[in-house]
Formats: sequence, C-alpha cells, structure tokens
Amino acid sequence: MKIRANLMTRGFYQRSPLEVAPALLNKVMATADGRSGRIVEVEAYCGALDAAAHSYRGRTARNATMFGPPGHMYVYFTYGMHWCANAVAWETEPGSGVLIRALQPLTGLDEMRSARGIQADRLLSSGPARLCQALGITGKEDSLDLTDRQSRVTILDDGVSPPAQPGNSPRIGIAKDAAHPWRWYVAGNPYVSGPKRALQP
DNA sequence: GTTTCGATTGTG
DNA sequence: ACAATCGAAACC
Repeated sequence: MKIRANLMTRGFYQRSPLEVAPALLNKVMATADGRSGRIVEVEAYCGALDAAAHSYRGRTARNATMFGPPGHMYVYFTYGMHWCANAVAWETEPGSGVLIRALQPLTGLDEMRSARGIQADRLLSSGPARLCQALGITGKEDSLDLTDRQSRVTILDDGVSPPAQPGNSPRIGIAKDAAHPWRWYVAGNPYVSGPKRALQP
C-alpha cells in the first residue's frame, strides 16, 4: 500500500529549534530501504545559548554538522556504544538542532526487529539510540541532507498534523541548563521514551 | 599527554 | 541501582 507523503523542505528547518521541535511531532522519519516511524518525541538544543548543547562551546570536528545548513542530520556517538540523530535547525542561530528521541514504528518492522535484535514493538524505536539502531543510522549518515529525496534517511509529512497540545517537559539526561522545558512529545503515545512523567492537567 | 564523562541502554 | 564501553572534551 502506497503512502502519500511530502518531503519536508529546507524552509521548514530554517527557524528556531524551539519552533522546529514541536513541528516535527507526527512527521515521519524514513529510510530508503522502507523502514519508517512517526516522530513522537523530540528535544531542542540551542547552540551557544544552551549549556546542554554539544555546540555550546563552538564548532569542533564532532559537531561540525550542527553548524552547517538546516535540514541536514547531525549524528553523534555517545556512551561508547550509541548513535543519536538530530535535525539541524536555524543557521542564524549556529549550532542548533532537534534531537529525535522516539518513533512509533510504521513500516519495515521486520528489518527494525532484525537490526535491534529484539521482537517487542514497544522497544524497537522508543529512545534516541534505539531508533538509530532500528533504522541503521550511524556516523556514516552524519551530515546527510534530510530534505534530499536521494538521501538514505528523510523526514516526511504524511498528512498527520502535530498535536494541538503536545506534552512538554525538561529534557532527559542532561545536567546543565536542565530547567528549560525543551522536550516535546505526543501525549499518551505509548512509544514515547523516558521515565513516565505526570501528564498535562 | 592524561583524565573525565557523556543529549543511553540493558541488566541486576 | 549500576555496569558497559570509547571517543571527544576538559584539564594539566
């Protein structure tokens, strides 16, 4: 069955990560080989304004992609074993981006189960490193253009709007600038990662 | 040059 | 609660 979907354009990413992040909720992250999932959890990182951002202290070899054009994918390696993926945002606020934290699996579930080495759908792609493993994203994909139809990874709009009232909380797993409520998620979605927090009143 | 620590996950 | 595991950042 063919899904009608439009590639997100460069312009979509050309604004503050604080706007791009919630706008990415319910968009679809897809690979060229048919794996895809709906984005249900994201976090914004704001470059020099954000002590928790990798780009806070300026450009390095590792974070160079974050200082490049919006709409490209910044992939980093952490804890000696995990890859995580971001969409680069506003270029006039250098080093900003949106960490993709969880996907609800849509297609290519067998490929994802194989890549993850597990069966449970709930654990396939709920978590920033889990979704990269599920989609086969590694450092090799760092800097690829998410707005290029030829790229191995893209982000699409299949017609589902972002939630009118997304869940919102401080970001997970950071020590500095931890108070900023720069995490957004699809409230009630079972594929959202992280410790269960109180939902909106 | 050496040490510290992480935008995490899986297991105990 | 805590180990796994290694490269980049931080420090000297």
